[in-house]
Amino acid sequence: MISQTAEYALRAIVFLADQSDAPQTTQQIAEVTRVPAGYLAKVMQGLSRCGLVRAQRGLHGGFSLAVPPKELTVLDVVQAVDPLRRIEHCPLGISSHRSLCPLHGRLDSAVALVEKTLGSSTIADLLPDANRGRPLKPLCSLAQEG
Amino acid sequence: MISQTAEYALRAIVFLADQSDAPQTTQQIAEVTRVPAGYLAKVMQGLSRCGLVRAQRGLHGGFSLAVPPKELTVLDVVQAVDPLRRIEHCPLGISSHRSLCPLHGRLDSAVALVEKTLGSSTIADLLPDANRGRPLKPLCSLAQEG
DNA sequence: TCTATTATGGATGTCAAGGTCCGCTTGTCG
DNA sequence: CGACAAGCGGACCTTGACATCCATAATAGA
Repeated sequence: MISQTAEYALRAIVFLADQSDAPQTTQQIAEVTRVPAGYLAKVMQGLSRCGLVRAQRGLHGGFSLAVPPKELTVLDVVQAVDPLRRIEHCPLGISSHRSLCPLHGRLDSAVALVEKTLGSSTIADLLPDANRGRPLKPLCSLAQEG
Repeated sequence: MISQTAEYALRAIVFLADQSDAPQTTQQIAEVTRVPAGYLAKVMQGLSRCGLVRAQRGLHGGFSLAVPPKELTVLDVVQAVDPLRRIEHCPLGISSHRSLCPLHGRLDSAVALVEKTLGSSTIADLLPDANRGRPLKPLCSLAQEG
């Protein structure tokens, strides 16, 4: 449904959002989110280039969110690392000027629905503060202590 | 979003549904749907094993639908060749007895929505008869003649 | 029965995603 | 300045999806 890379990116972003701007190193993020550190480094590079995250080199460096969690949607993160593609013209026809055939119309509407769903969830919505009264940590991994 | 293989399977199924039970060879299906013939053969095998399609060997053989188009949904086809996976437990936690964390709850609800959308479109819905008044053929490929 | 036709199944090839490694650059701090 | 701590970027490996090819089994028709 969404790629492994997008999953990793989301875990990292949610973790960063929970750390109130204190830079977190790739190692730290990797441990908490259970993402292979070497690969996470690549993913974070991508998020950095897209401007979702700030990178700070050197001692006490690391990554921090570059966008307020309330203004960052799950869709933003997914699109940054592994874009969902709407079906704009039928994969067969050269007839791109026409509307989609019934099949691809349905398929595209499913994609549209996913866009809408993910686009209406901000990262802030996923944080503990937004879920008071529930004993959940923002990431499943953090729940294993209980 | 959905795999190439699922896309191929859907094209083939829609084409077969439009042919009212006359068996179509892999070659015929491949030409109309613009799917690599060799690969389509594999895909059709899968559909056959899942019982969505009947295979007939020998002269005048080929494939035909094994399920009435009105009783076959787009989701059925997708699940047969390349199953959509709901997120049942968080990919991190060993805490599978708990409810999903907020992030994976949202992601799963997106998958659920796709299931619902594709599950409510039957193959019959995609056929020309169901779309009278519109000049569309069931597959985009067939539209290139105009 | 023989032959042409068609699906079947296995071996193999190709390519991009996922993942690892390591040397380089940028930065902090003493 | 030197030493260390981080991210950066390129080379490389692995795996699975997509795709090809061919020998074989099943079937219809002469």
